[in-house]
Amino acid sequence: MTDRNHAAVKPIRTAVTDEDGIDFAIIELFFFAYRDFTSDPDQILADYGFGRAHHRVLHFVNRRPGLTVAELLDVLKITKQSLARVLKQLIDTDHIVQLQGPRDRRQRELYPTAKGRALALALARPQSRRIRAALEDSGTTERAMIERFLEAMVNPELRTQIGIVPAKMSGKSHGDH
Amino acid sequence: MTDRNHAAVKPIRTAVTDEDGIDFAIIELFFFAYRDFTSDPDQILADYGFGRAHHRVLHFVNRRPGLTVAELLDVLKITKQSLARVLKQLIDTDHIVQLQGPRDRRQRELYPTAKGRALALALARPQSRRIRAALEDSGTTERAMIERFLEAMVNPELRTQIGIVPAKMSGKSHGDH
DNA sequence: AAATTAAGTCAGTACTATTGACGTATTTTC
DNA sequence: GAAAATACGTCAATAGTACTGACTTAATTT
Repeated sequence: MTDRNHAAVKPIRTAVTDEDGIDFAIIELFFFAYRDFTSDPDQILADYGFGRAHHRVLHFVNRRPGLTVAELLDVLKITKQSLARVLKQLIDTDHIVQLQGPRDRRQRELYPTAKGRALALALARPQSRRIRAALEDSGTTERAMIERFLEAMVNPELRTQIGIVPAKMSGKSHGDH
Repeated sequence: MTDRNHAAVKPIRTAVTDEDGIDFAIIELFFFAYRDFTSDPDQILADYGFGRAHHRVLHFVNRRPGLTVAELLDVLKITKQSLARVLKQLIDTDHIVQLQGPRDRRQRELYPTAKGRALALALARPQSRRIRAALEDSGTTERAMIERFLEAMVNPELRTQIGIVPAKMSGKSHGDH
């Protein structure tokens, strides 16, 4: 297959659309939306020498103070080795502290410090502002709809990871940790 | 294990919620939703030895056949060097072909081949299925709402990148704002 | 002819992620 | 109490995706 003048490499000049029963419109919108959504905190993180991974760890430690390393790995769906470097940096810079588990002393419960809480809020602020702007003319119904849609986009078996923090709704809280 | 008993490193045991006026609920949902949304094609891509970057290139070349390298860089917001490796692989594997620009022969217009079109569709299929499932009980209004929300999440100055492909909106142009 | 532009390439670096292996402390099991 | 399992940390090696900067080639514009 060295010859490149075959039919196989003939250019297709028509664009894909939703013709094929595929929802390209929303696929593309989701990409753009997420790209810009994450660009907000990225700029703040750069000042700290942190990356997106630090943000995610910081977010979940603030959302679920006291969660263990194993639980964090489960939520982020990354490996221990990937987490190690990031977590170490956050601990060394006093954004996160580890406490020995009270029940099981092998475990390390992760808590944010005041500094870590402040950074988490600073990172979330522009994202929240963006969301608020996007929901500007929307009522409670519309907001609930967006939440329902996003939740439905999550794998069903992983949906337990969401409802962990109360303050939301849906009586599906089954007393975590 | 030096002195870590300062006030600055005292653990905060309460979780952040939407108390601080920050929309953690949607921030978190958006993270989970996008994580799982991209995990679908990731598994297919692995079979080809491709990554997420290949997917994005393939997607936009299929959505906008004939776009130039410069245009693609603008849409993806990455550098030429980052694109180079990925694009080369897609060309070498006959998923994408380059044609000399008719007006300006310095330009390289990018087109999908039949093979590239097929892969793009295969990658989009599970994502589209997920979206359809998430919108299962939803009507046109709800769908339009989601689209409007996602579009509003995109930076205004970059919103031009979206409406490029017609074939979707029938009569609704940009009449109002 | 000179400057600019589009694209490709080379070298070097950083971040995030991976797998595999191993060490240490602690808990559980027998 | 010894052995096995668990939670965590760490070392080494690798990959994918991104970055900056510098340079080349070809084509267009001035």
